Amino acid sequence: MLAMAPKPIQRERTETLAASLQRLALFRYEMRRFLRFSEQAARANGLTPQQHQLLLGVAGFTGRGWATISELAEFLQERHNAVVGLVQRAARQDLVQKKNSLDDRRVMEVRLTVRGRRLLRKLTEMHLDHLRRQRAPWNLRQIIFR
Amino acid sequence: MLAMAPKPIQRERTETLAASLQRLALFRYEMRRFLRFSEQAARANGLTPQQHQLLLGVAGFTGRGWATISELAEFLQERHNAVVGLVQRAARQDLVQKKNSLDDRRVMEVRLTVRGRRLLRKLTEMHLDHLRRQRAPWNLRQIIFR
DNA sequence: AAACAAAGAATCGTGTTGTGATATAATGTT
DNA sequence: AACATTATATCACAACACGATTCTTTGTTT
Repeated sequence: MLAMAPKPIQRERTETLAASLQRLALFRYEMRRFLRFSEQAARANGLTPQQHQLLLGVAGFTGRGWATISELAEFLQERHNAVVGLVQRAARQDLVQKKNSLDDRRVMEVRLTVRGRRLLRKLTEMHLDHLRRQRAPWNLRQIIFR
Repeated sequence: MLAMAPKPIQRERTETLAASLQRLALFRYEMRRFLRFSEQAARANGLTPQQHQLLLGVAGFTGRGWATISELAEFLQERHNAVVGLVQRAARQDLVQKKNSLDDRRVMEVRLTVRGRRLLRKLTEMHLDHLRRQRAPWNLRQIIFR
C-alpha cells in the first residue's frame, strides 16, 4: 500500500501540467494576436514594429514628450545598446531627432520629428479603435487563473 | 465668435491624445515587462525566447500534444516560412522532432523530445509562479479604458 | 484520366534586431 | 588626483521575420 500511493498523485500531476500548458498557450496566443495586429499596423505605415514602440515610448512614457536612451531601454525592456541602434535607424528615417542634453552632456534627448508625430498619431488611433472593438478576453490573467 | 470656437476643441483633442499615448505606453510597458521575464527565463535555460514559445505551442495549443507547421504559424502568429526555420533550428538542438504525417504526406508533425519536454516543464513552473506572485494590473484592458 | 487549382511546407536573400563584450566620455566621490 | 559610476556608443554575431519563389501532395473540375 505504501508503494502504490504515489501513482494516482503522479497521474493527477500530469493532468494539471497539461491543463496549465493549454491555458498558458491560450494566454500567449491572445497576446500574440494583439501584437500581430500592432506589428502589421506599423508595417502598413512603413515602420518596423520596434520603431512604432520607440515612437510610443518617446511620446508617452515619461510624460515630458521626450526621453533619454536609458528611459527608452526601460520602457522597451531592452539593453541600452539595442536602443542606441534602434534610435540611430529611426533618426536616419526622420522619425526621431537626437540631441545632447545641455545639463548633462552624457545624456541623449530623443524627440519626435513632425513625421514621427504624424505616424504615431495615425497608429495610435488605429490601436485605440482596435482595442475598443476587441471583444476577446482581455483580462489575460483571467485566462490563466480561472 | 464663429472663428474662436474651434480653439478650445483643438486643445481638448490634444490633451486627449496625450492621455491616450500615456495609457497606451503603460499598457505596452506592462506587457513588455512580462515578456521580458519570459525571455530571460528562456535564455537562463539555454533557449531563445521563440524556441520556448515553439515548445509551448507544440505541447499546449492543439490539445493533441503535437502540432503541424501551419498550426504553429497560427499560434505564433508568424508566417509559415518563419516557423519552418524555427523548427529546423529547434530540431538541430534536440528540442523537437519532425515527422512526416502518414495520412497526408504534405503535413509535418512536430513533437517534443524528452529534452524539450523537460525544459518546457521547468519554464512552465517558473511562469506560473511568476504570474501568481504578480500583483501588477494584469487586466491590461483596464489600463486603457479606465 | 488530364488539367488545373489549392494546400502544406521548404528555400533563398535581405534587413532588423538583440546580445555579449568592450570602449568612450562625462559626472560624482573620496 | 585617483577612482568609481553613469550614460551612451561600437563591434561581431546569431536569431529571426519578411517577401518572393519553388516543390510536392492533395482536391477539384471537365
